[in-house]
Amino acid sequence: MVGGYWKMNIVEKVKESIIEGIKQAVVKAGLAEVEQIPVFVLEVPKEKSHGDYATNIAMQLARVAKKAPRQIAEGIVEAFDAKKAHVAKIEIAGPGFINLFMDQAYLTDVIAEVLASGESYGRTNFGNGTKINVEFVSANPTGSLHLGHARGAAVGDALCNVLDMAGFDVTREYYINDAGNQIANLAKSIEARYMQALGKDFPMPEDGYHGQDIVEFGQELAAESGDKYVLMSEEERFQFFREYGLKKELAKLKQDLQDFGVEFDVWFSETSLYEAGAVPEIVEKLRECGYVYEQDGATWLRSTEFGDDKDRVLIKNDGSYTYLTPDIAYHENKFSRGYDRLINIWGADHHGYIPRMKAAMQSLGHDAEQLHVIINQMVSLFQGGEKVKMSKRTGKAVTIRDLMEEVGLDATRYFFTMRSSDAHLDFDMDLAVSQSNENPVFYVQYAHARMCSILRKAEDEGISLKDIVDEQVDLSLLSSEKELDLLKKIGQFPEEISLAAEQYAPHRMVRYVHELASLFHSFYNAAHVITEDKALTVARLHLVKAVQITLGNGLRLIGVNAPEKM
RNA sequence: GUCCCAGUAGCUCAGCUGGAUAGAGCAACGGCCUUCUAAGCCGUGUGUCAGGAGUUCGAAUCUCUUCUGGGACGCCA
Repeated sequence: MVGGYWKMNIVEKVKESIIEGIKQAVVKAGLAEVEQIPVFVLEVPKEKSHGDYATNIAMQLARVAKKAPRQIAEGIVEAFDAKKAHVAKIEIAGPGFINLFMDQAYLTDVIAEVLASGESYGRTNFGNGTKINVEFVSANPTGSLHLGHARGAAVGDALCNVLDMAGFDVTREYYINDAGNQIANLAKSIEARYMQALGKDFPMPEDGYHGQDIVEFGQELAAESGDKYVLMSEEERFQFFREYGLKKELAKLKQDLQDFGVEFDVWFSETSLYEAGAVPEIVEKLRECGYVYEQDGATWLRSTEFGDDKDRVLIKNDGSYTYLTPDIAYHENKFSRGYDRLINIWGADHHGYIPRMKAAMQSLGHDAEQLHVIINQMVSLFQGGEKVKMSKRTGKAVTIRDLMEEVGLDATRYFFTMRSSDAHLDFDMDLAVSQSNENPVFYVQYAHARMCSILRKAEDEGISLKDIVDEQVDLSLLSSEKELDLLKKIGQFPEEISLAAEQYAPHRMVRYVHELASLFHSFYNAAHVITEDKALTVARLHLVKAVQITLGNGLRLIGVNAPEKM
């Protein structure tokens, strides 16, 4: 239990009791001993006619029990205590599936849970307090965040929300690459733009940053301080531009991310590793572990020992470190801060980096599984039916801020989170801004707004949500198919969260939220909530309130607002 | 050449630790507003799950292989 506020959801409890009942039935029927029972599935079938739950235990047991699956199923069904597990009807179907049809009266209990839990409804103890560090975005502080970073930010933040809700102890972390060449290039780029702003003919460095932001920095400096920095020594000037650039870029990153709804717990500076001497230390540590050797004037990590394609250079023959070395030190630093698990979210162009980092972690004695890398595939932007071209050289690219301004926060976060990370993402800007039924964001938000509207109207008419234990509220009146479907769906919310956390798959929440909205819209059109029938009205208001809370919680997990009016 | 990701309905994608007749949204067509928001609902059609072979009682899912698209293969970061 985390903090004592988590308890098993009614739907989870019932599912547990079915699993327990099946196991007991297996033993009682003499098919196998408890410890012989193989792994089996108890799932909600795709097909409604296959019941509320179905299990494949009879097939799985065929080998152990040495009988035909259907024969096994018969034995289990006979020995199964249906009443104890809220099962109304039990059938054998197909090759030996056991289909369970529930006595659904228990489902209304979920309403009391949702109302009592409120914003924390859905919280589970799946993660059991495991300390987990999620590092994402980590874009170089040399320019604006663009599409790939935006996807990383949306997916990373949603994943953290899900993990937190599933009972993990989550830290959001951003790694600032403030020590390498790119920062020198940043300083030189600002210098050039500053000089240009003063009307001087000054060339941009070869690998300079051509973003509009850098141009503005130069203009600001020129306007504020005139030729003050021209007069400095070259070294002094470089140091100034370096610090100035870093400060400005970091401030901009933080602001953009904050406006995007993402707040990091830790901003970790690469430079701080050098200052602490952690980089030479990690080389020594790797050497002590026996995976370091010298060749061609360079120092190498024997990463092939752990499945990498080739060994990797740690210290170049000019004595400087490769990018990898401080990064290893950084990951070791994360472990030293007590995390049981590290998650990194990277763009597809970095996937080749995974084997060497995992190898490095294993060299240091960690399990490969303790580091998990999520690769976000590429994002393509479409506008007017055409793919929007980006140019790195001229710095012409759509930024996270452009998206927020043109598309809005909610649609942007929803669109970036709705696909699995494995899938290339086509971001259709016209669709995202369209206020029509083509746009899935509005569909879900509209459901929420509708519920709020009903609750407002009820309040206006003086109908209040009575305490759930009040005997005047007869929830058994909620018995139509659409009402039961809604109850089932909100009852599955905690399990959905655990699954999304287990699979590191926040896009599951987007699907869930859409499905729940769909069930609600359907219910809304089929039945009126506020009617002359007072008892039914009150019962349905409770249902609406529970669905509204659940949908709101789901939207919050993906960083999308749940509007009360639209 | 090696490695990674993808290839599922007209389009965009779920499903992938093997399970029943492969799903959703959009697009198309036909209905539904005196009613708590029609940004909604109801109904209709769609598939060689890229091709081939194998493992299995059972494969979109696992293995091998071919093809197509994208990405990565630095003593760059």
